[in-house]
Amino acid sequence: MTSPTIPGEIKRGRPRSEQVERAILRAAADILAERGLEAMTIEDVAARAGVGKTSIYRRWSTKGTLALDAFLLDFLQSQPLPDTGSLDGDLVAVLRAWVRTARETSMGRALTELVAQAQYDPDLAAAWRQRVVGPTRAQHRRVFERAISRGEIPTGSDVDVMMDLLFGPAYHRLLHGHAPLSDRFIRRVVAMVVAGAKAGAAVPTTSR
Amino acid sequence: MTSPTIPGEIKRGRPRSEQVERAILRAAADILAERGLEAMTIEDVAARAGVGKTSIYRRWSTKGTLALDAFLLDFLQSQPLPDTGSLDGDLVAVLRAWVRTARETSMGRALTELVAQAQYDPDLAAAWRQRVVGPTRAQHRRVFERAISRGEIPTGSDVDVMMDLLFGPAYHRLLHGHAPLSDRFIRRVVAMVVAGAKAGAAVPTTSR
Amino acid sequence: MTSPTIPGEIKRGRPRSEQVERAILRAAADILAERGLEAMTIEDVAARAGVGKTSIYRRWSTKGTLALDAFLLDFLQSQPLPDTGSLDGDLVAVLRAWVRTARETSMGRALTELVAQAQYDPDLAAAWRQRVVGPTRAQHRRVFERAISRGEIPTGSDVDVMMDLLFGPAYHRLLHGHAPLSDRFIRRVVAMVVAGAKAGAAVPTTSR
Amino acid sequence: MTSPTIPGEIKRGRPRSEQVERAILRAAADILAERGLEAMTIEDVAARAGVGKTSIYRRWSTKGTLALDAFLLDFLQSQPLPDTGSLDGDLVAVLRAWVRTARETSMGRALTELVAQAQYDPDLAAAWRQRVVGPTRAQHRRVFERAISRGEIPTGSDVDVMMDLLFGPAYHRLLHGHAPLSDRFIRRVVAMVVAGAKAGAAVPTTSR
DNA sequence: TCGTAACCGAGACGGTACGTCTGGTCTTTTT
DNA sequence: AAAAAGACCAGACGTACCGTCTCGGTTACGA
Repeated sequence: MTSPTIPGEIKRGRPRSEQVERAILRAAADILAERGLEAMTIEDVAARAGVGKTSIYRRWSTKGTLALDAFLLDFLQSQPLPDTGSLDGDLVAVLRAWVRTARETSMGRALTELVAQAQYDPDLAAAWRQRVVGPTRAQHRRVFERAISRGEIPTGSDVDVMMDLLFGPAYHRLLHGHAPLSDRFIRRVVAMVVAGAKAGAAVPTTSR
Repeated sequence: MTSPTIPGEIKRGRPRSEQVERAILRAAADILAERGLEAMTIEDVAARAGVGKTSIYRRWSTKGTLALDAFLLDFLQSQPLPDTGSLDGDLVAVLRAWVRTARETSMGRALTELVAQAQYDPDLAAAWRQRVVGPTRAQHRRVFERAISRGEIPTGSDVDVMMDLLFGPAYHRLLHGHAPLSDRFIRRVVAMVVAGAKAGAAVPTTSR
Repeated sequence: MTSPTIPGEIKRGRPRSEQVERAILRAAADILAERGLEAMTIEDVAARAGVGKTSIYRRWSTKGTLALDAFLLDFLQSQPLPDTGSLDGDLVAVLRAWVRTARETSMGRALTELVAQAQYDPDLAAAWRQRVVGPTRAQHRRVFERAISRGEIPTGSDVDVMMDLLFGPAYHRLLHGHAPLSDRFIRRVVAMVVAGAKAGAAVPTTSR
Repeated sequence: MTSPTIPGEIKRGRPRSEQVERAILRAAADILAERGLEAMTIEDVAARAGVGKTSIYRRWSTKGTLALDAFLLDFLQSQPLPDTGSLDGDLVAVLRAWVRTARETSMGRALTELVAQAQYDPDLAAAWRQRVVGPTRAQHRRVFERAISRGEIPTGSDVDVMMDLLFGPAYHRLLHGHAPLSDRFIRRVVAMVVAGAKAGAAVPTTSR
């Protein structure tokens, strides 16, 4: 959001309506689900929300950041932090949840389109990193750290690289569409990551 | 290209000028490098190439497929098929070449933007799979198959998944920008893939 | 019209459609008659004419000049060049025709609104002088010159001032609305002008 | 002004600030002189006067009536009631004063633009007639009536028509710009009006 | 002296139209 | 028949103001 509310600032003039904000996000989310980001038009959103275009531009500078906020209404809470007792089980659970969201909900389309849009819009890219990638990775990091503290994988394993090995292939198939996001795919990716980790391939000290 | 020239067809009228085609692709490649895909406009390309818009629409149906052709002028030959004698060495060479192209040449920007555009344009997505993903993966497949025939990794390893594990993380960092495509990153990704493969994690028969 | 057609120019590309031009002028004239110049919107005109906005902007730079062309479709031919045999009779006929147009036709409203608009738009003001004031005055000048050649009024009478004395009061009442454009008013204005002219008040040599 | 202050009304609440009113009129007059009526915006005036838009709308219903009040700060007192002893001399003095105001002061622009605006805004038109045309004509009427009582022109002369003959041509040239408001023009118009009047052309009883 | 009603500045609100830009198509003349 | 040129319809863009409204706060009266 682009709200310029500085904490210690005196508030003057009519305050921005939260109701208007909600109406805009709802309309944006609906259009996003129905017709996708490219077909989503500020004019449409305004009309659907029963709102003037200015009320949108006042809050969001690009349609990408608006779409991001609409996307985030539901996305984050759809990504669980499992605790099955084993790294293997946790990673399968995490990846399955992501794949389900990407393939079976209206957020999937928004997900790919937002990543796409972020390639053109640096503001959106920064917001995406901060508001989606950051929180998600923080959550996944805990999964790996629990495995380390359980002794499942070596201390000093490069968690960042392992997270990229987990989600990179999934995004890869989602964005390129060259192969399916099957459950077998999920299981094999996890198996590879866990095997590599247990072998200590992600521990820098060993020769690298 | 979307050229509708059917091989056994009798050609009538003025034949299409190859010079026009080259001028269009050159103009498109230049604009792509200078200002990116989003700012690239059919009108711009036509003006820059000194060509009518019709001459472009006659050959390409969308700006995505035009950009793809401009991109492919140089891309494929920048991706080598190394033969260092070890899987580890080959994979590092392959990934380094890709990262160099993505980060240090004007093709890098086009690469991300084409992937982005393919999320909206099914024609481009299909062309991308067929003309970029297909050839590239065919080449990488040989690397893994050589390793199998050398006995480095088990027979029956799931090469498709291994390729996704190799390039997925790289695309992931390129597209999200949350972490750098450093050489250390490359080495660790390769180490993990090789370790996982040697451990037989990509061989389906084992329990999975 | 703002058509940039230079006579000796080579014409390239698709020529402008006369049909489009007619449709635009017709739509503009209709809206002008129904709702006036201020309520006339380029968007409305385009929609009513079934034409893109660009096709209007390509031809006219401001809505004033467009309205002027729409107005001129009919105006000039509504202003007669009478020949009753006396200056008095001719002037009454001229003024009556103008008053009828101003008060009883849809052009009346356009007339006042165009004069109004010309106060803000220098292009329109210039066009108005050249395309309305010029031709009209040329016609009226003939009336006075015939009176001079008949010997009704002195040679050397200042025709320009006399024309202003004839039409000035009429525009005055039309624009300010402080008194009616009655037939009695017309007759008295003409009587005053003719009396003054016969008295030689418009001949500069006499003392002035 | 559109102040709804009914005399016998009980006044409750905070009274309107005269200082606010002055600030608004000053800002309006300045903008009017600098950029004209069309460019004058309620938002601009409010910003310049350091005042909320509501404080303007509370006092004036349209920008035309606001501009009229700003115009009237100075206009009326710039129009003198001369007494040279002859009709000819008085009329020349009156007309010269008007022409000077129209051509050499910042009120000139406002004058034409207000007449223009009044063509669209009936409230402004009514106010213009009542607050500008009325007082001005009342003053000029005295000039003619003095000439009648001196015996310069016949009793029963149609003063209204004569005033239109005097100012009509002047407004005509000002608004259409087809000819200059020169001093020679002023003298000839006055000469014609006086000659016509003396010849009794404005006396209805004679045949008309 | 205290309430209350109308004022005040600020700025958000739903709208409308602006003039520009681009998309993809169509219509000319020229090659 | 293909080419360059450029007109065509369509419609979104982001901006500017409109006239209204809602805030927090001020001012002066009259109960």
